[in-house]
Amino acid sequence: MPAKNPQENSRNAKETKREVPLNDAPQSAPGTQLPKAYDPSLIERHWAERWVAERLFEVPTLDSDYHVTPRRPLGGPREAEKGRANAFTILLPPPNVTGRLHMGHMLNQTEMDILMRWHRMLGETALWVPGTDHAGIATQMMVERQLAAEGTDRKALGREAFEQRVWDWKRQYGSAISDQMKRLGVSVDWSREYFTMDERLSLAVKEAFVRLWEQGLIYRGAYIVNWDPIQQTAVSDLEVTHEERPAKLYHVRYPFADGSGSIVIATTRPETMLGDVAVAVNPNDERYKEAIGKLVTLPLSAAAAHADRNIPIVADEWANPEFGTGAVKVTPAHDPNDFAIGQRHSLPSLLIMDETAHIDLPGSPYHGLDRFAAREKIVADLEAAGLLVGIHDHKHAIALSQRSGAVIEPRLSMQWFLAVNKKPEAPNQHNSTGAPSARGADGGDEQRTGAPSVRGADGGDEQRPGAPSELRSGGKEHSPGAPFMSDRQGAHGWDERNSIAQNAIDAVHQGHIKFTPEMYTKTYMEWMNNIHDWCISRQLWWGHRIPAWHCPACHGITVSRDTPTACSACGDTHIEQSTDVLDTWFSSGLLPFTVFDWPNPTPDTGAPLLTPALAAFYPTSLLVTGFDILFFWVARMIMLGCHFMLDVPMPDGSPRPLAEAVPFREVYIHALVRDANREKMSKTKGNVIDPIEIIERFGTDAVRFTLASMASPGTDIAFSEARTEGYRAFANKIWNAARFIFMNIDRARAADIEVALPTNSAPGGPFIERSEMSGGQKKLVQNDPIPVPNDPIESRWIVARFSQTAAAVHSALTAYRFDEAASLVYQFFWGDLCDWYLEIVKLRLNFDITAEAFPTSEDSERALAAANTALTTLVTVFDAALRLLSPFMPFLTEEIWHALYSGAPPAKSIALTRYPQASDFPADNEAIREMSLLQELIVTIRALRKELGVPEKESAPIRLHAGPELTSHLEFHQDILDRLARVSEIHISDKPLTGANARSTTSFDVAVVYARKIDVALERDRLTKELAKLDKQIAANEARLADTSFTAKAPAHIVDGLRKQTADLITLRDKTRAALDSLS
RNA sequence: GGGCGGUUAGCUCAGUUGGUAGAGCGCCUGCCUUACAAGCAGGAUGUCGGGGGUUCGAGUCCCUCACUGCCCACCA
Repeated sequence: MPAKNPQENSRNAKETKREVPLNDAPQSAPGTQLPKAYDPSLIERHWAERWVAERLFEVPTLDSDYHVTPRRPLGGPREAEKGRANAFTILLPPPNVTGRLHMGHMLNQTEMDILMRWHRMLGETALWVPGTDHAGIATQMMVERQLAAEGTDRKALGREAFEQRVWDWKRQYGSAISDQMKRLGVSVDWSREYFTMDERLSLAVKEAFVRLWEQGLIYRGAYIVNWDPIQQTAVSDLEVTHEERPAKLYHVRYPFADGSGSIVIATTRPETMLGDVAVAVNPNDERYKEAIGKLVTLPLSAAAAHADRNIPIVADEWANPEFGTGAVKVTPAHDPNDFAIGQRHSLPSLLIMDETAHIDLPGSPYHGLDRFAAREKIVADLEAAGLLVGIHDHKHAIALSQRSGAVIEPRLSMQWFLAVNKKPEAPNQHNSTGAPSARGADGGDEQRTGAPSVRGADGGDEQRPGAPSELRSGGKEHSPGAPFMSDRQGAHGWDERNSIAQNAIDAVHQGHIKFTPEMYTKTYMEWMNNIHDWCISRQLWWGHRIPAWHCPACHGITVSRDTPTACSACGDTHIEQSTDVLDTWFSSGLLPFTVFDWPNPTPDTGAPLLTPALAAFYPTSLLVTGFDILFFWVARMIMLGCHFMLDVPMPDGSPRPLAEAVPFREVYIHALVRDANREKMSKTKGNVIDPIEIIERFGTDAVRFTLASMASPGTDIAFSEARTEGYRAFANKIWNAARFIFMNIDRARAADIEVALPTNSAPGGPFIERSEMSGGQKKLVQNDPIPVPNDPIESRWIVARFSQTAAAVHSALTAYRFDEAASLVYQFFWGDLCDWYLEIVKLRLNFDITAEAFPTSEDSERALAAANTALTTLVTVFDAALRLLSPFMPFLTEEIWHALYSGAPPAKSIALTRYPQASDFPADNEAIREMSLLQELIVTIRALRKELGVPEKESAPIRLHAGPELTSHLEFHQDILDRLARVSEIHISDKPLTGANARSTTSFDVAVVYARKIDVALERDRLTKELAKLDKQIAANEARLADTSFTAKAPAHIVDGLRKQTADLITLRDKTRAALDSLS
């Protein structure tokens, strides 16, 4: 619990009484609504709940989405058709249902939310689909831990009870992460929230599996896989991490069976030697030429098998003469390379370990030993037998299970694979009622097309068609509104179809998917070009069960959408469903289309695959994610999305081109969030930052802003609390600016002035017209820019600065530069609006008309009119600035925006207003130039006064020597100078000013008239230093200007710029020297 | 073994076609200036990791070295 200071406590006490005025009833005095200090805890929860309750961000699928008129620009090629006009769609990467929100989620979701809110405010149909993932291994582990605490385990429970237990767990805790997301204010469509094990999604997963099977892309076979002995399941290559560890290399003597000598092999894993079936040497290795073909007696094999086992010496290129002894033992069942050698030499495979990596050789002295204990015993026994030649230190990259940390045991086992490099075959005839289809019964081996996991088991080099076939010859036309094609044979002929990997390559290569940062394109391509078949089966209990049934009688496999009653091969009724479940990433890889109702839930009615939701929202616009799941998820979505969606016709009935089959058009990949010391956050290190805890201390808005401002592409984020503190201060700043404005609105109303709040009918009005809150098409209202012809300089300037800022924010967001966008808004709000504009506008906000200050009624009326105009500009700009900020700080801006409209806002939420555009406001460069001169003058005077020791409250006259640009407007700026720099009088001087109380810039000399108290020594130091700097720079500039190659080759504007700069520097140098001289 | 990043102020980081370096925090000084002390005003701070090259000109492009992080990989 962070300690609260007393001030906060008293504030809280006050706040709790505050009624939150919603848009129910107009309030008359907005100024009274905002408490004195910004306290996010008082506003955020309220709005978070309200946004959900109001269903603000729901985007229903409309019937009309089905019938989209194709758009064909005259004369041009057919454009990619987008179902719902202006749709901007994002699929939220589903967090694990077991998960708790971490900083990575928060960064990810903040970025997406900024983009969603931005696009929504641009008038697009912004749909963001949330959901959670069942996360097979992670969830199963979690519940197993729970069981362990209760002194039981899943096996004792049994499969069904265990599954039930997980569901209970899910029902109880599964909403935790969604609740946390709501706390972040994510503007997702909660009505579309899914869970990957939902019935509908489960059906889709099954459908996808069956289709792939029918297309010959799924096969079952015995291969070496990465076996996790703790989880007791196969895991994919991606789920394995490697870690360099010191290890031993054992040299073991294998005697020739004929007693003629021996050969010494080198191994890191002596415990597997009981599974050896050969020794391999390189055919070109002179040392062993003679030995090839001989038999060796496998040491210790008598103990294991009650008789000596003799194994051959084979020649294989894989054996490296440089390594170890040049001879390697071959254990096909426990090593991927050895498996490959075994395949090449038709050697048998001997499985000597069970699922828990204990030696499984009944009767042998090693039976039941853990593999590491077995290693020790075997080494000892070898030594005793005099066969251990030596032990050498050896660095070794050891394979670990990412999830459980177990040392991976490569293990021969029967698994299911997805053939990614094979072209799909035309599915066997099959009827839509889902009759079982069957596959051959021979152990599944015959279908190998590309080696899974391991290469080398032939077939891995399946040729990949080079260029994608043209999608369709031009002749075929589909009239709009024609009946949708039947999906079953696919929109494209099967002979035209590419392999899954090839589609995934083409989609990116042809530019249908764009990566940001771009470098990930290369990473992706590299991986996809070297991809192996994907092991999709897991020996878990929690997940989508594989829809395949084994027949004990004939060993046939029946794959079916519906539970079959008999083996499709032999008709035997005693069939059993596979106990395996699918890799979690298989189901999440389907999400971009399954969340949009693929396949149509009623296939037996012949309903088309194209669902209204797919027509409206597929492909999604963007995927925002971390690079850690680039291969796990991003690549799989591309693979599966392209593959399946090619079969789904376009809304106009035409075949879907690859460009429209992609799951998303763009991928934005962000960095990892690390702790302040750049360490990766991990539970074991205990440096995990809990976003909710940070949020409670600083507010969601401040944390969001921190993440956004640090999210520059390509680099990791070292999360810094100091930054967050700063952005909470920023929020407070805005809060107080609002209070200032409300105070003035109150004062204006007290003076009987009607305050003009921005409305739709007003110029520059900020709102999107919506027919209804949900589902209605939004329409942007293009407003005329606000006319500000004769307004005072600060009005013209702030409006112009806003215009610049809006333009810059737009381009920053377009390029996913959240950091730039955030700092632009920050700079505008704090630097421009608060520091300068608000201070100046105070001069105009004169609502308390006293007879003293305004003797005539004309005077007071003019003052009131000026005040009113100023207030209008102030409110208009502030309102626009709130909207500009709202995607970044949705809570704060929502609260203030509602207060601004006194509880009667023109929309239910600021999130439904229009995002400010640069074109809403005039770009007034003149005002910007004029104002910067004025600012420069003010800053110079302030500095000078400070050095002269003029008390802050005391006014002093100045003398000024300046060009016409500054002096011509000076009379209008006197009050500003007075207010911001305490200038009582301005004396214009014809002559340059020097001396201790004068300062010079290239544009002017200014002197503060004040009894000199300056520290002469200090000033001399300062001037001397400055003089040296100027001299140096002038010398450098002059040298360059004297260089004819520079003046000849550099562009004119650079040379001219340098000339002017040098001239300015010389002026300044002369002034500085004069000032220095005058000191002595 | 391959590949990709990073190295800029005390700290955390920006720096988009090469034109001579910025922000926030921190630090120093002075201010309770009626929106805000979570504030205001003023101030100090860099051989842009080292070296070489291209160029009139390099934080920015090329080479090289050093340090550092990450990804991929079947070497017993």
